[in-house]
Amino acid sequence: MGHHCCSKHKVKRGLWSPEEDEKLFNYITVHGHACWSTVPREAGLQRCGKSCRLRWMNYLKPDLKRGSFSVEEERVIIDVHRILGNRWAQIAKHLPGRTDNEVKNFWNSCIKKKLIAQGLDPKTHNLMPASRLSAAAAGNNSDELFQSSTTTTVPFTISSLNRGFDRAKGFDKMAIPPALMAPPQSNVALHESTVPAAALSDLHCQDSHVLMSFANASSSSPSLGPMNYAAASSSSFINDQTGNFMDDCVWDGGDMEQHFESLNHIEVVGDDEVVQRKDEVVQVQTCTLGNEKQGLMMEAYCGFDLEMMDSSLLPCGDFYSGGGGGGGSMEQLQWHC
DNA sequence: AACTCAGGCAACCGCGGGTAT
DNA sequence: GATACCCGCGGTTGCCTGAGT
Repeated sequence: MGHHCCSKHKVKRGLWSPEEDEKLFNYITVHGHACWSTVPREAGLQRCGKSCRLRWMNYLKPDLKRGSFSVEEERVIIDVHRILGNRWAQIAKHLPGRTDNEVKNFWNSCIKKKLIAQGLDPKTHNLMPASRLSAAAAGNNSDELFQSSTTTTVPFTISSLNRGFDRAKGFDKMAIPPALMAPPQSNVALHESTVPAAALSDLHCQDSHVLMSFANASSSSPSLGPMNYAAASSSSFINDQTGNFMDDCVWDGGDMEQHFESLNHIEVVGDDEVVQRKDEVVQVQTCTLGNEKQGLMMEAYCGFDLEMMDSSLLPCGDFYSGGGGGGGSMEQLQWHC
């Protein structure tokens, strides 16, 4: 078949020869690539412009880093993928010298398997239910597995009327958006506080509106980092008067404002503070529930790429909902919070 | 040595968005 | 506004290579 852009010409396909590489490299080095469609003709190549562009971007470009991925790069990929999903080009931007194709291949051939081995769903980065784990272990089709897991999990839904909430316990099963569960060293984490890590393991909260799942991957997943998330005080998310989950959660925060303002049910007011923690300047975001500021805190670490967050939150909604059934945008996540 | 198989990688394909006409 | 073209992206395919038998 071939690209429509080159269907009119007789073009060569398949692997590039060293001679072709040299022609393309020399041409681009001298003339640049203002218009890829003219490059093959002017460079004397029997290729289509698309193919030339791909070859240049993925192989010939001088600043490309070759060789295997470092542990740090792997970590970045996992962290960013947790937030962006399969947006390889965006992920690659966080890895100088790496191409989207390279990142994608590395993910599919290596990281994905590692996550599965750790019992994590590579799509959601959440723990897979035991049933699916055993299916994975049995060698079932992993894609079906992921499909199944994403259609049954709604990881970021909080609503009111948590009739079963046990106030004495102080917390119950909260859904923390995976996008906000990134490891402290790179992205955003909830402030670790009074809730013991063990208590957060495999939490589930159900009420008439919502199933919230909270998977504690801290112990099993080095890639996710230790205790990536923690609930804040017991009153977080809970209306003091009723003990119910709040319908309208307000995120306070300066920089975060622009990144949440597109979400229908999130209102952002500015008021954040900057504190020093170890060597990092940490911006503390306080979540306000209803009219009162509650104890939920977020830390936007200094290295966090807010642009990335900006570009990712909405798609993440679709991503996490698996695209099936509910339409899956953040709007539907009832993050009335 | 020959064969099989799985993993890794490079390239292709189709689609969507942006821009020019 | 409609159409054509170009570019960039993500998904997929197919080839190559090395390990295992």
